Parts: sequence; C-alpha cells; structure tokens
Amino acid sequence: MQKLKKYNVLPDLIQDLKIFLVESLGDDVLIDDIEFLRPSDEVMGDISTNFALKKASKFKKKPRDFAQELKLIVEKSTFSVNFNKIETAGPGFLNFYFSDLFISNGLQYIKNVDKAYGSSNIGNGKNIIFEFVSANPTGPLTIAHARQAAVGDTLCRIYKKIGYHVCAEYYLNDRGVQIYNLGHSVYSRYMEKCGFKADFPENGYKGEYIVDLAESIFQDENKKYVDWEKEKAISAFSDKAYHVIFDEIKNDIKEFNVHFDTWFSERKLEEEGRIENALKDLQDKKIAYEKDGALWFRTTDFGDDKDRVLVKSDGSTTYLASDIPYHWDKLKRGFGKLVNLVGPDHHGYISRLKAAVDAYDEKGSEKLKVLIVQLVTLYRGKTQVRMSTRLGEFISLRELIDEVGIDAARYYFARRKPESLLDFDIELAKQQTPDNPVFYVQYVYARIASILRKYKEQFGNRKINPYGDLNWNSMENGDRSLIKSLLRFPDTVKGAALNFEPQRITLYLENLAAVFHSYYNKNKILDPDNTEKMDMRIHIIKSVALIIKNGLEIVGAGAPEKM
RNA sequence: GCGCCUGUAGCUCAGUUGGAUAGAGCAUCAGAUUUCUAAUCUGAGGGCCGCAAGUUCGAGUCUUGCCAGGCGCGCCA
Repeated sequence: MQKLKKYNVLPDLIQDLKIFLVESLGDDVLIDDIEFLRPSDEVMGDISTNFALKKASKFKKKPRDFAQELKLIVEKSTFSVNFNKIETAGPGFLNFYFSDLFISNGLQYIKNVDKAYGSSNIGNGKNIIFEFVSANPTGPLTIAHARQAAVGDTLCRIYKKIGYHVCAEYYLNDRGVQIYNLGHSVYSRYMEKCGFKADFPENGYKGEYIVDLAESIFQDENKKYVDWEKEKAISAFSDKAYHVIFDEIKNDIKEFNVHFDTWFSERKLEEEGRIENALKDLQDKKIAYEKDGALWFRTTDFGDDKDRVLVKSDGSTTYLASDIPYHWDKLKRGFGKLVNLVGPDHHGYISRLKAAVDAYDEKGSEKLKVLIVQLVTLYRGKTQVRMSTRLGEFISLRELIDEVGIDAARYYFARRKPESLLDFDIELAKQQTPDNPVFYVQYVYARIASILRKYKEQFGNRKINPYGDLNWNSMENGDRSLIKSLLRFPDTVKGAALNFEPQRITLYLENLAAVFHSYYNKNKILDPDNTEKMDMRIHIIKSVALIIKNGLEIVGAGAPEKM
C-alpha cells in the first residue's frame, strides 16, 4: 500500500496534483494546461479545475465524462486523503472539497513556521532593485511622493517575502539646474533679509520653507555672504539648502516606515566622470551623434519615435545623460530585474530609458519594469486641493503623517492599484471613523489580543494541550471557513508580488477580517465547558492574529493590542 | 494629431491574470448586545460591467472601432 500524501500548504498540494495529473494522462498534457482556481462560492468547493472543459475535445471526450474520469483518478490516488469529496459540476468543472485532515494540517503548519508563514522561495535569491520616490531635494516630499514611497516600500517587503534579494534605492538629483534654482531662490530671500533688492529667479521655489532656510542661514552667519560674488554665493547656498532639505526628506521617509538600502548620488556619478564616459561610449558605438550643436541619442534605433538630446547646445547635460550611466550601473551591480516607480508625467520617458538599458545589454529592456504610480487628488472635504511644488502649495508627507497618521496613510496608499488615480480626502482619513478600513482590520487583532488576555487570566493555570494533540473532531463549519481563509495567504502574497499589486494584500486582509468578525459573533471562544474546543479555537485565533499582523506589516501599518 | 491610464450599484472601489448566479464598504431601510471589545454582526433593496461588433464551450476580463474623463508628447525636470 502506498503512503498517503499529506500536505500543509495549498500551493504545494496544487503543484503536486498538477504533476500527478500530467503523469496520469500521458505526454499530450503540459503542466501549464492544468489550472486550479477558486470557485466564486464556497458551495462549489475549495479549489476547482476547468481542465476537463478545456481539453475534452483534444481527448475526444465529452467534458462531463472526462471530468468524471479525472475524479476517479484522483479519488483512487494517494491525494484523496486531502479531500473530503470531489465532484463534477456545471459544464465540466471538477470541484475539490478539503478534508479536515488537510485543514488541520494547514493550521498546524502555520503554527510551526509562525512569522515565516506566507513566505516562499519563488525568487530563489535573485537580485531585484526598486527605485522609487527619487524626488529632487529642492523641497519637502508631497503626497504624490508619499504614495510612491508607500507603494514602493510595500512591494519591496512583498518581494522579500517571496525570496528575492531586494534593494530599495533612492536616486538623488543633487546637481543640475534645479539645485541651482534652489540655491538662487534661497540666496534671493537671504539678500532681501539683509536689506538688498534681489531678483528672484523666474523658475525659483516660492515656498515658505525657502524663506525659513534663508532666515536660518542669516541667524547662523549673519551678513557673511552679502559681499560674495553672486554665483559663488548661490553655489554655497545650493549646497547648504539641499543638505538641509535632504535630511528632512530622509527623516520623514524613515518615520513613514519606509526603508531605503541605498541613496545613489547623481553628483557622484558626475564627479567620477561616468556621465562623460557613458556619452563617449555611446558615440563610439555610433548611437549618439552631434547635430545643431547638441549631442543626440539615437533612441529611434530602439523603438522611440524620435531621437533625444543628451547634451544641450549650451553644454549642459539632460536628465537622460545621467540616467544612462545610472541604469548601466544597476545592471553592473548584478540586478536581473530593475523596477522603477515613476509619476505619470514620466510616461514619455519610458522608451528613452529602455533604449538606455538596451544600449548596454541586449536584454536590458526586458529586465526593466517601469511602474507608473498615479497621482493623488487631494480633498479637504469636498474641496480639491491644488498642488504645485514650485508655487509652494502642497500637502507634504510631514503634514500627512501629522494629520492622518502613519497606519492609515500607509494602508490607504497600498489599498489601490498603483496605476489608478487616488482620491484622498484628508478630512475623512483623519477622522478615524469606521469608514477607514485599516481600523476594521486592526480591530481583529485587538479583539483577539483581548480574548487571549482573558484566556490567560481565566485559564492561565490550566495545562494547555500540546498542539498536535488538539481534537479536530470538534471543528465546525465556521472553524473550517476561517482556517481556509488563512490557507489562502501564501498565494495572495505571490499574486501581489508577481503582478506588482499591493492592493491584493489589503483586500485579503479585509476579507479575512470580515470572516473573523462574523465568526466571532457566532462562536464563543472561551468556553470552560468544552475545553477541547476552546483549545482548538485559541490556536485558530492565534493564527488569525499572526496573519493579520504579518499582513499589516507588509503594508507598513501596525497591529495594536488594544484599541 | 499620436501615446498611456481610467470607465462596474446613488458614492468609493474589488473582481485571483478567460470560468459557474458580477462582489464589498459607505449611504438607505429592517434587525441583533443578561455573552470573550457594537470600531462588530444578520438581512433587504439597489446593475445595459461606457457603447457596438468580433474571438469560443464561456467575455466585466482578450481583439477592433467608437464615446467620455485624466495625463503625457521640449535642447524642462
């Protein structure tokens, strides 16, 4: 007699079942032909396959007959122990219902691996780099940056979970015309402060923070710079200003629970001569040429609709000129996948960037994934808040953290598909009403924490059954449904990662929370008259709490013990 | 004009990458607490999935063409 095949994790069961079916059916079937999905309704089973429906014609059989054959094959196999029943249904679906053995094994597995539950080794240690935010250090981060930060950080956490070696990087534009504008703006405010009439730059930054910076320099060094030659002073002010602003950016990002591994400096790229080298390289390869006194990148060779300027006729370089060696550097560092999160205004830039990486590596553009993170439309109640960094009108990340709170903000940003526009009503978000789904999810954790406190208080002296000795016979349908929700977590993490869709995590959490709250209302957990059931349920809700906490952590929010 | 995104309930959005009877929250209405946290739960109403063709056993999902909205198309960043 063959040994029965027991499983702990859903993906493993499905994978082996596919392999088994391929072996049983012979050469004509590929593993990718077989697909398992989740029926829309629980009464239609826990997992189901449409294989019979899809391939019946190939086997010259009627779909329902074919499904019936498959049903018998699995029933006779060593897999049958994982299923309570298998049924053919509809036009030719085959529906599988989990056995209590599979369900209880699954729960036991969650308990055993604890915090690692949901992790997998799909990435197999491959290197992936996420570049996001990368805002110019010329002003505070806005709410649009906040969304990018939240989405990027969450994606990084998800990819770590599925076994990738992840690098989160911030590309710092610490040179160039915007940094000059920043210095010039502060210089003008400083000169005004010192009683001189100063010309404010046309594209200068008009925010109040510029005045504050000038004020602070005046406090520290008084009228020291008044006699300096203008350009020299502006250069000094540029340096001072961007360091102060960049430090604030770093602080805000850290407080927002967002982690960067590396901060890549454009200025350093220039100082090391790598921009120049890259341009020379392109010219040697004849994919850059001079025309009208400028240097052009022949991006049309790579599918762009027109060539792009690298060096302007005034001798200064464009962003693209720096981005080329920067992205080559990413490839040199051994990243097999480059993910860039950018705003929708950079959309036209994608083909340029693809050309840049292709110029270095034939497969460069396959490795590069540019994810557009859409804008946030901000509301205060019904009124839309218009934003412009240069005009100094915005809601900063700092204000967002202060007003809305980190948990709610992070959760809110993770909740929507990155490429969808997001309406963010500050008034609503800061009200902390039940409208806010993060509280609904966090409440699960707080409720369970409360039950566990009470359990310890009332039954703390009781000897608790070792986990393996739990009596699963007392499982009811409510228990089964709740555990089955828990078994979906690993696949959810995988799907969120491979599709770059963090909202799948929050969606899962809200669904799990709904299942739990409903369960809570119907089932008494602490029941001294039935300690076997109580022990079992304590283990179930501990696992629920574990996954809620794991899930919230992925989106950067916390799980409070009390609310 | 070209390109990208979006269009699903009154509102905000899901829809597991082509599956079975299209879902949830809010709002509206009707209920639930001698009980572990009511920030909760149970139920009801609410739909031309923008429109029209096509692909096939099967389409909210894929293709094409329209319609509507948003954004981008510089020797700006």
